[in-house]
Amino acid sequence: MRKADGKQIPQRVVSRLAMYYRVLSQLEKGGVERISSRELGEMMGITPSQLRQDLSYFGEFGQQGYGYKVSYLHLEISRILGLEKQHSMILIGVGNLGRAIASYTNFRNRGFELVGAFDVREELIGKKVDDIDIQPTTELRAFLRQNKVDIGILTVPASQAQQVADILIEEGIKGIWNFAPLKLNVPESVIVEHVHISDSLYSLSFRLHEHFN
Amino acid sequence: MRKADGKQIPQRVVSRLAMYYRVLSQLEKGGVERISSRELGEMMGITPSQLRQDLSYFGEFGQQGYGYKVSYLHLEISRILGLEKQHSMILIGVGNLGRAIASYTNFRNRGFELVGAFDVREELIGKKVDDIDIQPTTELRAFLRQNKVDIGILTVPASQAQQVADILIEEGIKGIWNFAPLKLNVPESVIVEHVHISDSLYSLSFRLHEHFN
DNA sequence: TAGATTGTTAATCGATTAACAATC
DNA sequence: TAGATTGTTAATCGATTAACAATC
Repeated sequence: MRKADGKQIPQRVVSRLAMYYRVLSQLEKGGVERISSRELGEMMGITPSQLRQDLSYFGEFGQQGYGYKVSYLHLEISRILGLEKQHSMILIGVGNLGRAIASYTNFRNRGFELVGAFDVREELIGKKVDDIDIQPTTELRAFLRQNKVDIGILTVPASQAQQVADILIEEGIKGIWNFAPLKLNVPESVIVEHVHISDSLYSLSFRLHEHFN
Repeated sequence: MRKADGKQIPQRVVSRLAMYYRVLSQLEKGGVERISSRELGEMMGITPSQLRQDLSYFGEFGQQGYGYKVSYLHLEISRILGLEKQHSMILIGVGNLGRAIASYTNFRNRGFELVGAFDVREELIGKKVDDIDIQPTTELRAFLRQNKVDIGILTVPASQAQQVADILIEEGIKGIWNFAPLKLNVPESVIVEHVHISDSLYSLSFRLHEHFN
């Protein structure tokens, strides 16, 4: 019996789902056909219980005595994550980080398409990133009004991030993928995913000292 | 009475500590002198209880009826995180992402110094990243033997990451800051911090659909 | 069939929040 | 002093793990 769908899915579960997806991609590429929760859990350092518990939020994907069919589970998780849908994205801030993200081809393969790129720096205007023309940020609002954009990738300096986010929000963006190291102020209807690059280095620093001093 | 120090600090607490550090930096720059756990918590969307609970792992930093002195708490947290120490880092993989990280000047300001950079691509050898000469990856092992390196920044493709990590480990690296989307196999003595860029986009995708469908 | 392994319920563990005495 | 706010203990909440009947 599947769970009634009113349930709120914990963020921890969603993060692990993304990890399962990644590992299953590798297994499938490697030609593995079936796998048990025990084996799969072992590869990722989690318990079989947790894996089965996580999946049970969404349905039944395995078979007693057999385990999971890799390709089927992979497909189902991609559906759960919404990766079979098409997403349009724009990039605001075409520095090294912006370029790195825009040119990560796996995203395009998974239905995330870059449709616009913006920067305030004069010298970048008219150049391209990942085949997309870089426009001045002053054009951002007009662009959003004329094009359907699902996700804004924020790779501007922290000092400009909120200001840009406000434009995105006013023009009805659905999600913001934020790389600036600050908490954005957004209404509840906008989904923000924050990549904590610098926080992560601080964590590493802490654990180095915890360990060696 | 401070806690006896045998305690293992939960990873969640360390992550929040990094966030407190970041917010306190901003407050200090903004000239704020004192702040209560209620106010600080509100800025970050956590409860005052949690903030005080987190700090109590490390000591007493406030004063009843007053709150916390911003500059003092900021300094103490930087000490806890080990940010007043000097760290030497090398970069392996000088693509856009590697460049972005190497040139993020705040790291240098906080005691993280880039001392070497490596790439397999012929055309990059001899060029520079953030004032450091790019060397062929074949020189990596020799470099590690001749220089004290604390942290290796892994920004190579996933397919090469484990192979490079193995060299770092064999030559006694202390920590690895891993940007490749795969779980590295490392001995317990090596600290790995993983930045889950693609997982984060998948999370965003999930939450967009949870919300809008 | 017998063995393996699922999905799910119950038990345990850990993390967050509430409450409050201590005290600036 | 009186009011505010800490540090910490206790209560609550949520997440992880264990156990096991169902079943392939």
